[in-house]
Amino acid sequence: MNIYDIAELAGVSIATVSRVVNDSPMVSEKTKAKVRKVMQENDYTPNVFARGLGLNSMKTIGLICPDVSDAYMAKAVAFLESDLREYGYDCMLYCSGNAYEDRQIAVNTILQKRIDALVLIGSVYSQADDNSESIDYLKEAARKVPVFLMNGYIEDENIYCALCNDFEASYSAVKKLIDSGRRKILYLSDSHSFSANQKRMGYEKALQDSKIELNKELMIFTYNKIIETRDLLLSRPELDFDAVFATDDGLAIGALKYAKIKKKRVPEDISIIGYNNFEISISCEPELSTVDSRSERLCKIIIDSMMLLLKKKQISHKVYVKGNLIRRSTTDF
Amino acid sequence: MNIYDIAELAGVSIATVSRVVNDSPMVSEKTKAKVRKVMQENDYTPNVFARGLGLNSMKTIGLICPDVSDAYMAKAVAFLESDLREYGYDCMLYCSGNAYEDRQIAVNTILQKRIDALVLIGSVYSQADDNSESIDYLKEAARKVPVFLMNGYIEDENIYCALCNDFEASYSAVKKLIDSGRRKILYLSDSHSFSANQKRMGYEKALQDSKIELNKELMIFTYNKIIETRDLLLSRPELDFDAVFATDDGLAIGALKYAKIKKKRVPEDISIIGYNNFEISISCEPELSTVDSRSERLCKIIIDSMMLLLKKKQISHKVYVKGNLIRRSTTDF
DNA sequence: ATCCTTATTGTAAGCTCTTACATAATTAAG
DNA sequence: CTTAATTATGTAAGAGCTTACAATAAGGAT
Repeated sequence: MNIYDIAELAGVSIATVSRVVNDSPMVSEKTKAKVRKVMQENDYTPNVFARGLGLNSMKTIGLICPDVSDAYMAKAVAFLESDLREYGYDCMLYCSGNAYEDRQIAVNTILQKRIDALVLIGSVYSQADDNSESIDYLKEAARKVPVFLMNGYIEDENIYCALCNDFEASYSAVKKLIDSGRRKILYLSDSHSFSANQKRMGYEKALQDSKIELNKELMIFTYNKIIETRDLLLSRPELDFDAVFATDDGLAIGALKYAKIKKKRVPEDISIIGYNNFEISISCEPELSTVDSRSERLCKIIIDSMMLLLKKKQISHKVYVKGNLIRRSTTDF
Repeated sequence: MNIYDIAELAGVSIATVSRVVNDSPMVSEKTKAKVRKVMQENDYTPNVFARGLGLNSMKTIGLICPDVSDAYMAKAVAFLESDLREYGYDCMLYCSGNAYEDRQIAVNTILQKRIDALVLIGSVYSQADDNSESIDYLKEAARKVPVFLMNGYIEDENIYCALCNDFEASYSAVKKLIDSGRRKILYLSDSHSFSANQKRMGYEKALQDSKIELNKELMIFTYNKIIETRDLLLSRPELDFDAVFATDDGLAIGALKYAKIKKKRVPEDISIIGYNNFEISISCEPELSTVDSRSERLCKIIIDSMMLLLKKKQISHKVYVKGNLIRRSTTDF
């Protein structure tokens, strides 16, 4: 059942059917109704491939993230997807992993599907692989299709970025720890993403402003979440700290587990702050103080911008959102 | 840059270029090399829409789940996606929500994209809406495209199901609680999915086999996870139970929170078993005993089956996997 | 060298839509 | 009741690929 069949059955030309499908105002209501009826009766749906060929678009958006099973990204994907669907777009998902090369492959692979726009969630553009070439593939991609970064930053006006001001949020979180008397603050991170770097810089600046010397020993990189972090800390008994600032709730809970095992009281002996404010942060005991990184807000901004951009409207290409510290029971201020 | 340009530049016909793209054995190695070189130099990639039109396939698989931000589904999606990619398939994601009607819309919407196969993750076919019509749309879908259910069951040999034997796993988990002396076992569920029903039946059978009368009061349905469950329990002080069997780790943790607040000891006063064995189950204190529902194994089975099926091989249409009880610290056996 | 295979390449017809342009129908104006 | 302007419809040319079938080239056997 194709457009010809419908045209025949409705006694009109294929052009008219096509116009009805696309709800063109160039068709009289009478014929519209007639054609629609025939389409319904034969439950005809236009072939997306042919449509794609003609329009050079299939109304799908590419979503790339390192790993959907990470709570932060899962939530972002869930939100983006359902919001996009309201606008009639489908989502193509690509979990790229963290490696720079894989991200590049992901972008190039997904571009071949002629998506209408691309969203990269987290972890893009790490300072670690900071040779300017490492992002050329993205700048290139941005010339073909609108590219949005969620919590990533690239200095290019064709790349649209929505970010949490992680630097400031981290700065003020760490400052709070310091003000409550902590001096030996462990920094825990599992990423070298742009966002993670901002957090690190916030941490460093807060120490610096309080004249606390930076102790590289206390800045720890850990893969994965709870268990790995707990074990890593257990394996480093020389570490001496009275607070933890983690770039993710999972890591913070790892530290909490460590504290339990070491019979340290939380928050009395060790004060802990996590990041993201997801479900897991209230699963533990005591419940975790954490920074709400406003991921839903970021998603919303991205979708709104995208829809405007796809209508050829002008939009601003760098938007910041403010992170909020949520005080719960792993801190004593 | 299209196939004509490449043909021209390489001095061959478009048919030959097409054959090279599809790696047909009907082309000499010499011309293959020549054409490939030209394709590379002009970094040509075939237009997927035109390709789709010709082949009636775009090498994409549809993934439908109620909610990717649920840990179980996120993990499944992550696993399916990366595995499918290895086989050269992309994934179209649709988060349908739990309502039956929305699921139907999801299936029909995604089918229009002419996907090569469809996977429905969890929550399909609930006993609650058990009129046989409610799954007709799926049987219909299965006639157009291979349909796979992960933890869903439909009696139709064109619908391929991979499931955890939740009935038996639940039965034996609850039996363990009973054998350890528990008599008033709270059943907590947040779903009416096929899988959830199996768990309920396992629970009921275990009680029955031990001559414990079923107390409907102790079978509680709760929306969402930790907080809602905790609050629900707090709001029902009349409830008297010495154990909890939950169909999801989040609910179990909600019960754990409740116990903490009520100053009940776990597992001494209340013994708790969760379900799924995801990260969150070790985030709490004491760590949660839970049933490992082997979701990765299920995903693997689905992908393997799908690849065989797409090659027109015969595959079995119902496959079961065994769930395992993981003993941790919320139980005393 | 001739004829028959077999391996390789090309031609052209599809696949199903969109849309610029041409034409026909309708309405408004004079 | 014309004629012009407007609105609605149709025609046909793409869009970029696949593939059946035709044609040619190459290689062997005699």
